[in-house]
Amino acid sequence: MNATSPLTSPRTGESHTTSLSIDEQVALLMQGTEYGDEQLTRNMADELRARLAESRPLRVYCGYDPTRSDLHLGHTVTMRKLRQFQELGHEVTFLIGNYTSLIGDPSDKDKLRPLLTAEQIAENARTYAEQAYKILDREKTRIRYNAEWLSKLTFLDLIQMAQNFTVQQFLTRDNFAKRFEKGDAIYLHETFYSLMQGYDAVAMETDVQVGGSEQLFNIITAGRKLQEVRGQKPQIGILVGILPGTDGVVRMSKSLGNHIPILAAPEDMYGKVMSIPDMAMLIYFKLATRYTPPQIQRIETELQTGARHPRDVKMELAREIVSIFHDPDAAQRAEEQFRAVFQQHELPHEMATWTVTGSPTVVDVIAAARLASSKNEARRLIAGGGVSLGGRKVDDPFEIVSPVAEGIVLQVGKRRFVRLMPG
RNA sequence: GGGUCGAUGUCCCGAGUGGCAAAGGGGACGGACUGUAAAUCCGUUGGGCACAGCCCUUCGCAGGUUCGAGUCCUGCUCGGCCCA
Repeated sequence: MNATSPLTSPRTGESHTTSLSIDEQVALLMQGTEYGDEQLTRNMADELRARLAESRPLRVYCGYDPTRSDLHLGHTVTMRKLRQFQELGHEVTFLIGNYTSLIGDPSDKDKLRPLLTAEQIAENARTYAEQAYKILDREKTRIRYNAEWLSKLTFLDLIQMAQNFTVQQFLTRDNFAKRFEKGDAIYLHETFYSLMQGYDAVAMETDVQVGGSEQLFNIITAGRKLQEVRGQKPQIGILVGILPGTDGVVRMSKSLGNHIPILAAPEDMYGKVMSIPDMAMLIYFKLATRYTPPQIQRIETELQTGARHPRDVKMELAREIVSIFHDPDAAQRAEEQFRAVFQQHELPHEMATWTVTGSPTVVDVIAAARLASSKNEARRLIAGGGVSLGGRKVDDPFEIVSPVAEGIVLQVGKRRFVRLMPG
């Protein structure tokens, strides 16, 4: 049983946090943030404290780029933060950057994105928001599109915004500086992205903007400056840290293959969480779970003193994450399967079946059932000792497969199983 | 517009200058060891087959020279840098 009690129940969404003191609220909201600068961190925390003391619902938002639709755990970090604001009674806007996505944020990319049609963006935005409701409170979330105001700006508006910034400011940004030094292209329009994002804050008169730490310039420099120019009180930036992928080091991303899709099946999701290095556990707790600062502090202590085995802590993490995206029962089942398959080396309770017709070789079946991408790969896997049939290692790729009525299990690698049935 | 450099195994970086399915990394995958952790070690990393062998397809695109081209020649596309 989970010894800690999460911030909210995933079932009821009931809030327990309204009784928190302002300092406790600040601690919660600043959890997992990453500013890269001590002074800035203090300033933001102080401003946040002051703004919370105004005792009114703050306008909080985070922008999302609808150029893709399949989210992974890394995308949920800012959503988690938004959820915390919702719990504390603030007004949260989920902003779809349908206009900014025409450019593509240069903050973390160096390749231009393919332009999407309006329909694709709308469809992505819809599935995006749907997945986001695994975290956000649907009732309390406002969805807006920034084309609403950005499409109305004139060239003059753009020039006037641009007057507030210098080329040098952009060149001090790490990603631009590196490219400049390397002689890689920096397109002029890439600098507009910051202005557009900054204008979002102006248009919505935002109190707080949540974003990844790579958004520092867009949020702190561009957003606050533009707000000040317009006579608004500059927003507070809540810059959350980057969630590393399953390798524990590099930022989670689908293209790196180190991601945990939030639509993953419970067993798969559980297994992927278990595969992260121990070093990454705490950051996962901080960025991707409902745990509060005191709860995380306790886990950290337990790990440091050796009071708990790291594996058990990681299992708690896996349970929590599966619970968020599925439910506690699914998490329980996933954990049981994990124990059975990977700790006791038993077969999974459920697996796909494949009907064998004729008398194919093992290689044929592996390729046909798509347990490997080609027959050559299947042969290599067999040569490498990675294939077993009915619990016995296969070493002859030409072995003929003849399944029995109850089904015989073909295993490829550690986690690919299929039950072979006679045709 | 002129000059110059670059584009390599469709994950990335990167050698290669006439015999190449193409060095070396990284990543990924498989195996050993484990806690499906890390670290370490080993192996694999275009496709097909009658599989210690053979065939097909790969080095930006299109032609050409050659018995034979990633490698040489011509044109083109894209990109960097310098000059205008």
